[in-house]
Amino acid sequence: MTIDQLDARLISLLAQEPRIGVLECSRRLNVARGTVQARLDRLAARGVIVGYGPQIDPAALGYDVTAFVTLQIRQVSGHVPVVDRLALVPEVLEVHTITGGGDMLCRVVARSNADLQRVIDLIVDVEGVVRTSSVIALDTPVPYRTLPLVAAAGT
Amino acid sequence: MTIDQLDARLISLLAQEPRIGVLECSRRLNVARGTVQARLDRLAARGVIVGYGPQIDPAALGYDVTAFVTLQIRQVSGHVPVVDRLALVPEVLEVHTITGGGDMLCRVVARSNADLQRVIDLIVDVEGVVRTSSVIALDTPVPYRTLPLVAAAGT
DNA sequence: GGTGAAAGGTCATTAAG
DNA sequence: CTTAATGACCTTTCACC
Repeated sequence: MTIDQLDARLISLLAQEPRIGVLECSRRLNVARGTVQARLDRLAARGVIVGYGPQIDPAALGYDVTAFVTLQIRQVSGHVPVVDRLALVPEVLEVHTITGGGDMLCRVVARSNADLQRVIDLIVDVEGVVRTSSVIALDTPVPYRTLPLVAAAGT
Repeated sequence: MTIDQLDARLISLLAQEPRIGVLECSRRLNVARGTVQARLDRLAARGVIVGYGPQIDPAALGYDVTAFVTLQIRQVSGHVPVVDRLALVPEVLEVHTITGGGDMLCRVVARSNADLQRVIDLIVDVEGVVRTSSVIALDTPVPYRTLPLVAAAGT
């Protein structure tokens, strides 16, 4: 149920230089090309590697403002219809159901603070949303990363 | 400072089928191969496309628990040394400085609820961290996504 | 291991802003 | 006039059988 060092090194290598192919990986890691292929297939089959899609920076698209919005929802209605409506808003990048005082936590982006108000209004207008509470991310000193985790898991 | 429809379609295409190459993209979009390459280079140069690295699912590595930890830090010490220490913890996937009652928001993962306690203890032990407040993500009905945003930006 | 197929680069031409 | 797109050619490299 875990990965070994070779898997971890393979993932790290691909993360640092995604453009290289299987053959180049095998050379860098001093293993046979078939081994690399088999490892990648196995990692993909186990769901460890979800995909290789292009990673987009919302800030480069003009969405400079990131905020975390905690929602309280009307319990009777259930959370599914709320999620469906939230998913229709492009600026909502992810939604979690959470423990604690709130019921859901959304990561949202916007083009400015004024634009954030518009996005939050969209969220508040969702049927079943009772209240929202937002915090704005001023800076992101540690951007999302998984490599250290991969390295730790491969130990 | 934005992208056009061709950029958006190109990104969407690559996101849906990352394994296809530049030539295949040009065929699907009915444009010349050089155009696709130029667009991709431009998107990468502008920072819109950060990379093509493998996307890792922490849950598949055994890290089933995700939590958001809000930190209050001792203001006199500044946040930089705190960030440096937090970055050393593999389970800390991202760190933001935020507005509101807290000072920082961290996304962390752990192997179990008991393991989460261990990770939180690591965070509390960081010099300058005064208090933490955690919420656990029970479910993630909308996983992190940027495609709708790209589509909206390309309009 | 061999082979067909792309990637990546450059170029001249053409179109459009 | 500047920027972008196109189709062509070439060489290296890889993926697949």
